[in-house]
Amino acid sequence: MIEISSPEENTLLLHDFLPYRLAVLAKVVGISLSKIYRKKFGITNQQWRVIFALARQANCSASHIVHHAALDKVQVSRAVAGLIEKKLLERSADNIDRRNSILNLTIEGWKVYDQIAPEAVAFEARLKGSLDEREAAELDTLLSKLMDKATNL
Amino acid sequence: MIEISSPEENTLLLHDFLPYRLAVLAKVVGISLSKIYRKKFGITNQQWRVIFALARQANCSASHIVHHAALDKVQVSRAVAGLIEKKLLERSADNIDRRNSILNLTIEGWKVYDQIAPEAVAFEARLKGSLDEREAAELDTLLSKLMDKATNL
DNA sequence: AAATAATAGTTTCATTTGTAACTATTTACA
DNA sequence: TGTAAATAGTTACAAATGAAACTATTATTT
Repeated sequence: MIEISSPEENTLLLHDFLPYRLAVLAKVVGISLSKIYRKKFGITNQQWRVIFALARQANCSASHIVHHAALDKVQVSRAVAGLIEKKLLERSADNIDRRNSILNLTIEGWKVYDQIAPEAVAFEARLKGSLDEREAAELDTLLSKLMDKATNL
Repeated sequence: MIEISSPEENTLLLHDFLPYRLAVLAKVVGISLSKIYRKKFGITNQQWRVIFALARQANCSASHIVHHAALDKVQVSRAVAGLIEKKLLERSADNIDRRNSILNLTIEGWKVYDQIAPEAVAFEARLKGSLDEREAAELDTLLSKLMDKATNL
């Protein structure tokens, strides 16, 4: 390859560009994490988030999950359908407002959650493994600040 | 909604889970950024990364871009095809190794880059707007550490 | 009460993406 | 030299995704 670089001071460095770094990091982390539940349970990333949300908050509606799992309603609808088919989740009717569905993990669903959750926690711990306590706290703060900015640009 | 929460101490909080936070942040930032080049130029995220990489390093092959833009060879192939069609990029033959292509931005391609790049830089500055100098440096360090770990799990 | 708007969720269809197989060319080595 | 392995890049097909239209139900307005 013939190298005819553009003048350095004028050009952006992709590697230093924050949106790029975030995208690459999130992707690498996401792929790595998904190996925990994809191969063993055939669960997608979105399905995992739905399980995650339902483990935290039982008896909730799909739209509750929309707001708490950063998925849109189509994604939730599809993830829920898939989980019902796998018998990890069940849907019952809300007789007070019949537009709502009431979602819950099944016994099987909880079993899956109980197997995945500790591995996910361990994964996160490994990921943070090279950070000391101060750095971990700082990361927390910085991500919050960025998230705040990003949603109010 | 009827709230029957699971015992708090046993359940993960999706909002605090690092892989989740990274995924959501990267997505929000990415969507926000893409508005700069998507609407005005009809350029995709991957095409933008290819332009970005080529602005930094002219006369390089597709596989060079693969390594420097965190895209796989199929993504690069498609992005390059799209950019050639838009006449923002041109491909010539490498007579030393005829498997390689030699890629370069066209005049038009440079014009597009010159319009987008300052906006991208300004976007990044806004995103980092709430961080002071120390925090920005810390963010840099932390992202590097995480990236390092994530690629060596 | 009837008409209209809003909400919850699903379905459809077009686009994007990922995986694997493929062509073309070059390198390694027996 | 000839055959196998490796590399660069493209194509084809299946799966995932996004946007918009759709159904069903509830809330609001007049």
